[in-house]
Amino acid sequence: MPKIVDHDQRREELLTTSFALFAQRGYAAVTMRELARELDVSTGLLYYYFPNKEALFEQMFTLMSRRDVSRVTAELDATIPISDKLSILFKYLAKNESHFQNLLLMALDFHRQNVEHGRDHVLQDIVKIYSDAIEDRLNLHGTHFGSVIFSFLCGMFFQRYLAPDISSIEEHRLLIQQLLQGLAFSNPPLPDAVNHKRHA
Amino acid sequence: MPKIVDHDQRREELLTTSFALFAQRGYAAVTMRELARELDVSTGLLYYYFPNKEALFEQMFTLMSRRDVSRVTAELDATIPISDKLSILFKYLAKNESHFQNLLLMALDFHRQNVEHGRDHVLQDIVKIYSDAIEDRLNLHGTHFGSVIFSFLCGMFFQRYLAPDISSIEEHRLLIQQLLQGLAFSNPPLPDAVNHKRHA
Amino acid sequence: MPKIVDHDQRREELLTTSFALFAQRGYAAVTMRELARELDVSTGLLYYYFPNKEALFEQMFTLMSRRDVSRVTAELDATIPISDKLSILFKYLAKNESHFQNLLLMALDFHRQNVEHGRDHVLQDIVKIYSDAIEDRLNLHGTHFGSVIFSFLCGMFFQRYLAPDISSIEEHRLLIQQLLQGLAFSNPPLPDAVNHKRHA
Amino acid sequence: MPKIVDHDQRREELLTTSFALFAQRGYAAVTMRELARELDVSTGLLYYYFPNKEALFEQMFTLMSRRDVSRVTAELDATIPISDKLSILFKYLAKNESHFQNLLLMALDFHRQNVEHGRDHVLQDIVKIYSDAIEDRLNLHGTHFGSVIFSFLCGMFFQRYLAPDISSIEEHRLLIQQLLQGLAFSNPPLPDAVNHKRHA
DNA sequence: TATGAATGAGGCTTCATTCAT
DNA sequence: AATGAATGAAGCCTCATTCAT
Repeated sequence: MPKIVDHDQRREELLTTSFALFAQRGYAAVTMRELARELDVSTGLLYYYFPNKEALFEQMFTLMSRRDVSRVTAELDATIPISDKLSILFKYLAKNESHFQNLLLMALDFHRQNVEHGRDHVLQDIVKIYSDAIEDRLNLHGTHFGSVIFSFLCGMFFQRYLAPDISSIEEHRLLIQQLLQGLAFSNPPLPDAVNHKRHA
Repeated sequence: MPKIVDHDQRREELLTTSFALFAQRGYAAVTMRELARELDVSTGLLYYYFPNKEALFEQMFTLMSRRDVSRVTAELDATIPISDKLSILFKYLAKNESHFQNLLLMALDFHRQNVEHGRDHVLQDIVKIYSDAIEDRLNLHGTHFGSVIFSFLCGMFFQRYLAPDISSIEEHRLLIQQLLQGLAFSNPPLPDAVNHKRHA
Repeated sequence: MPKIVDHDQRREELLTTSFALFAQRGYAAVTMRELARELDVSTGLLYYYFPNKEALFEQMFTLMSRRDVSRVTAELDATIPISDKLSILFKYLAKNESHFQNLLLMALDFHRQNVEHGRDHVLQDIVKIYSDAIEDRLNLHGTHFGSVIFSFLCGMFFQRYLAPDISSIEEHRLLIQQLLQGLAFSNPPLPDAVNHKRHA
Repeated sequence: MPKIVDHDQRREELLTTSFALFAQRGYAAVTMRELARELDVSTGLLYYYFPNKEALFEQMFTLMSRRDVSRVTAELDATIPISDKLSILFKYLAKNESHFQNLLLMALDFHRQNVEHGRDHVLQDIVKIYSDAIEDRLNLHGTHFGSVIFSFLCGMFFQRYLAPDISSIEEHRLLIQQLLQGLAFSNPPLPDAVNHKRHA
């Protein structure tokens, strides 16, 4: 009888614990030895569960991204009145700001690693999932604005990562709110495709 | 004195030529030997002009960023009617999209390199310069929205870097336009500091 | 006692199946994990039956060599007329050429492994057995030429392994035939040292 | 002014010095660190002159082989009477036996390394060069026996590597002599296939 | 100024072997 | 008997940096 270990479960456990280190230091700066030490295993074990550093990182990133999407969308439960959603969302984003910044950085690391290998569909998928979730939860069905608002949130995390003192999360929230109200009031319904430009 | 001029001139020349390679491949992926080969000099010479790789990269990034700000603001000459500025800006951004994406990536590389060394004021400065320029050129004086719109533009480049097919630059422009119009129509002038949320 | 038989039988079974892999890829290139997978057992089991990789390989090589000698000598049954033996032998060698080449390579691997451990008598024995068998089957009793012809056959396999297109097996056979005829007919007695039994 | 070093010359110097270690221990057993230590340089330098271990080994082998062919053929100067050549050759082979054995072993290492990479023409060439040289120096022009005798010599080295006490170099020489005399005297021409051009 | 040979610490990875079950 | 997770020493290789010229 072998030691009873569910292979996949153990793998995910390793990935989950890896996240912190990669997030903190970036893909390139984390060495396998260091990672092993952090996980309290041998370097050999890492290669028992993963073919190489790149694959480990990718699996970790994919796993964490998917988990995150679930968490965020759960936060914006469909029953919450639309008017409260924005502040709930931003409260959540503010509380986990550095986590999202890490995710962002890792997405870039991931992309650099993968453009050459043609495995970038993973990121496409994740961006799509987030964008759709935003459209769904903020009642923007069919507007294509989900992805644009997603851009905006990414930009916010990005800028505040580089220069945290230039603008606040609250300021970003206000602008989005402004925008959504504008969209809502526009009397003539938004034209298909993109729409806009209504004004009385 | 003339010596110094020559020296600095040569230094800037090397930095300018370095940009392409760093932009294309990222800080970590570029080796000093490769860089030297690209610049058609010896590795030894690089260390004659720069104390190390990090410093070279930082000088290059700073130089290129400053040049870029000038170029962008020049594009939005003060004499252009405000109504045209947005489309001119976006036309310019679209034309140089991959350049700005590279700049973004290099900013991150730069930041990672420098948080530990307390030299991150460089980035703060650059973000500030861009944000102010936006406020100035888009008539948003005193709103603090310049940095938020800067976020938005960063986010756009960022998202389109990761997943170019999810949303277009045009869609981003439309949303910004929408937003600016909303801001303009809001009857009671925006309160100082951050302001807003007035009317109905 | 029955236990022992089972144990040994299983051991030989594992060794026999191991041969193919080692022959194909060489001692160094075969990993224990790979071997285990091929044998459809766990790595742990290999270490239950053999103290280490080296021992496993040695046992395998010894077993297979002995089996082979039997097979070759059987091929040259004593009842076959001497004039036919050579062509029968070469037909056999030609048919199993790559097998013999593998054996040759493994002999070298084996030797490299064992010179340092003083266990090289195994190879001495095997060479002796082959040489004697040749002398016996080709009527060269007492000439010491058995080992020389063995050299020649090894050389043939060796050269054709490195450069198969330079010379054919048939060409080698013809030279041996020529040689044997020469020995049989040589009127002037061979000088001492080698000599013997050439009869008027 | 750079340190004056002829790149190719230095490369060959490193290769030449490498030979001893590889010959003694075999490709797989020599580590780059060990090799560097032996050559009294850093590991980094090895990778400055050679892209990797495999390439280093291959270049070394090719260089040494070519040098060797020259040396052997020089030994059998065309002016030496044919009757003496065999004993001169064998005296030379005997004196450098372990060197040739090493070359043989390295040829096998080389081959294993290269079959998969389709670079095995190198060995073909070397075998051909040796075979042709033998035919030329032993007056066997047009017989195709050069390569067969080359086989024989390889076999001799091979067998005496594995089991030095079974047969002597002298015994091998006698058999070759016998064979050559047979070829010279054989009145009835050899059957087609092999044939050719001796008899008055 | 300029070269490029030389260094060596350290990165990723492999693999024989052990051990808890 | 048998499993396969786990270990860790050691291999190949990279690359920022230095230094003799």
